[in-house]
Amino acid sequence: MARPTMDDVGKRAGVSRALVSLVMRGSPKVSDRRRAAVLQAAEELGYSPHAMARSLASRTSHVLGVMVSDLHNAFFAEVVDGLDAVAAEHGFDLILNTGGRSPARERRALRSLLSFRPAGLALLSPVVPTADIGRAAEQTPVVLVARSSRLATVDTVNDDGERGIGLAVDHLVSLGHRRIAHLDGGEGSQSAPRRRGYLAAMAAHGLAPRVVRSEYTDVGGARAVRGLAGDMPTAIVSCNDFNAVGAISALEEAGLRVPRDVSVVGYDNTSLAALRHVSLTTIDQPRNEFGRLAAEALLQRVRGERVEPVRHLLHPSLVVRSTTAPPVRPA
Amino acid sequence: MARPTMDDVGKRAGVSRALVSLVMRGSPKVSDRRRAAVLQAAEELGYSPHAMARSLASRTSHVLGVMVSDLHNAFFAEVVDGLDAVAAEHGFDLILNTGGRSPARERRALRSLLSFRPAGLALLSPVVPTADIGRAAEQTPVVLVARSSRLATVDTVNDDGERGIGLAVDHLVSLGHRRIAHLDGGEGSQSAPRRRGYLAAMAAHGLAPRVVRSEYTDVGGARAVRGLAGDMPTAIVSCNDFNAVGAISALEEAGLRVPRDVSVVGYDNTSLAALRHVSLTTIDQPRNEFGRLAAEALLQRVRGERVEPVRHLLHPSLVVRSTTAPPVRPA
DNA sequence: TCTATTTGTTGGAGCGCTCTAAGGCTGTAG
DNA sequence: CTACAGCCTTAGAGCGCTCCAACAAATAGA
Repeated sequence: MARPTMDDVGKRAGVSRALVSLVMRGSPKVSDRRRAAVLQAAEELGYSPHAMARSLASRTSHVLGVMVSDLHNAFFAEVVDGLDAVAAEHGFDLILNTGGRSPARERRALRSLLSFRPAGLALLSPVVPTADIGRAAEQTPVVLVARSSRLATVDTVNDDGERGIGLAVDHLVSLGHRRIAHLDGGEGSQSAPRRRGYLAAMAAHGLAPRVVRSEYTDVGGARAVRGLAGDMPTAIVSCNDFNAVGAISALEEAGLRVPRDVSVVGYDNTSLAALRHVSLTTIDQPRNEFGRLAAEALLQRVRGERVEPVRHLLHPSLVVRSTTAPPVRPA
Repeated sequence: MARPTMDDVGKRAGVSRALVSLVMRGSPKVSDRRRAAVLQAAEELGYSPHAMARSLASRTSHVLGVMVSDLHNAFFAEVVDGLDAVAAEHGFDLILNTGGRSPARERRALRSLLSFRPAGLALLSPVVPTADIGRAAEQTPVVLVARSSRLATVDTVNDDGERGIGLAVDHLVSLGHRRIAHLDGGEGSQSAPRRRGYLAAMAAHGLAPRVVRSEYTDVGGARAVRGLAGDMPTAIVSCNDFNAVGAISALEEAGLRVPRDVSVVGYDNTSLAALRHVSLTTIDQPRNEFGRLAAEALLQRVRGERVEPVRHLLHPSLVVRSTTAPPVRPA
């Protein structure tokens, strides 16, 4: 199992270790003859450079650290996918850790990631205190995804939730709705800006807002709709797709048809929303793009192209499907 | 940005670098006095060990390489989640790559992972030729997830798809169904064993099989059901949950009720199936467990506890929800 | 008291690589 | 035939750590 080293390759090709190093790094200042000899020897021995030794000697890293709460959540998985795509394009590798939404575990994960002296660090919706993030940012460039921060040393990539919900409200208003309720996400992470966006959009249209406390689950959506009984609005803007689907089933159980009697809009454009059976009008977040932008932000700093922080605020977009329609009797 | 090293810590604590190393590794053969001094100096300097230098010097690795086609797919994301959980428990870190279902890209990803000299390698449903896998296995322990192999040097973790579909058929038969159709997954990856499982189970019950060519999408499921019109079975076993949901909506469009007129069973127990609105009877694959077992298989080899290959064949389980019921008029 | 043992500590070599500075070679000019 | 550019090539130091052998100090046994 003793794998060959540069010395072995050099010996076999009849050159020095340093020359092998130059060839492996694609240096132009190597004669074609030597280069061919080295490459052939490497091939014969099945040699491949040792990334860690290389990183240690060159004092540079081609690794990006990624901390994610859990991959279980499709949102994060797709962000990581985007990160990986950009990283791979530039010859970087990802080292991954999960923090499980616990500050203690996240702190440990952070330490572990930093011990690799990564070229940069992407933290996806972390829950650790800002102080820890600031400390990490002293060691390596840091980008925060789905968490905002005022730290002057870190970049951020976020979805403009306020605007997203605004799109949903505008859409409903343009269909003729005036009595539009919002089922909010309670304490959930992006719930506050979404609620703000709803209130702002309603105010902009001169409509009376109606926020119903709910949560990011289908059960929550169903419960909230049952609470609405007796004074049903003509349209509902849910905090996310799961909540919307729960709301729809409760509406149908109550004998109301969607979108004939009540229109419903979700948020996130999960694979669920796209199902024909569900065909939910919803707000799309460019998840993969989150990852791509995060990776690019890090790479810019790595290359020293930028020192001031960048704050990406991505524009969500409306995806109209079959759960929204004009109200039957305009209010 | 010049981070402190062991020498710095040693100097500050008034001890040698070697002693600092012992403290960092938690060696018992250090006096309490020195240990405290070292720990304090490390704290003051904000020192943390350099994982790569450590790995290089000790000729051991605490890194597991993971190659996944894409994280977009929730199945893989959850497997990675399981891998990470076990890895973290044992102080291992994950280094992640995607292969994008292209042999060329996978080969590149493999090379990149191997360049870190990982303690082990987990390949999730890889498409590279067996020869490449064998070559990787010469360098480090390899475990294959969702791909079987005869290589004596690699471990495998798979779902027993044959048995899973068998559970579905048994369930339907026990409800009284006799005319049970299977919408298969066409060329899809686990489609063949599932089809085999269906045929075997039907034969075991002495029933006439009926396989309808379909695919792993809701559109595919809907189309297949429309093809069934005129000779509708009393029950349908779909190749996966998406297909099942598509089948259900086509059935409802045709004026049939589920499960009153036709029962439907999915496969995978995705989050979709669990939605109240869908509430699909389905077969659960222990996805997280796949990852856990894969990680454990690697760690066993790392620790030298095992040399013979292990072949995990995980038992899927039936999750009964609301889309199956006895047929109205037993055939 | 003196030698064995145990316990704690240290210098130095070396992991596989990069990088700098210096060296060898060619070819052309003097 | 020597000088001086190039252009290749190489020796050697060193990245931050681990590990071994050696040693000093403290303890035990005789």
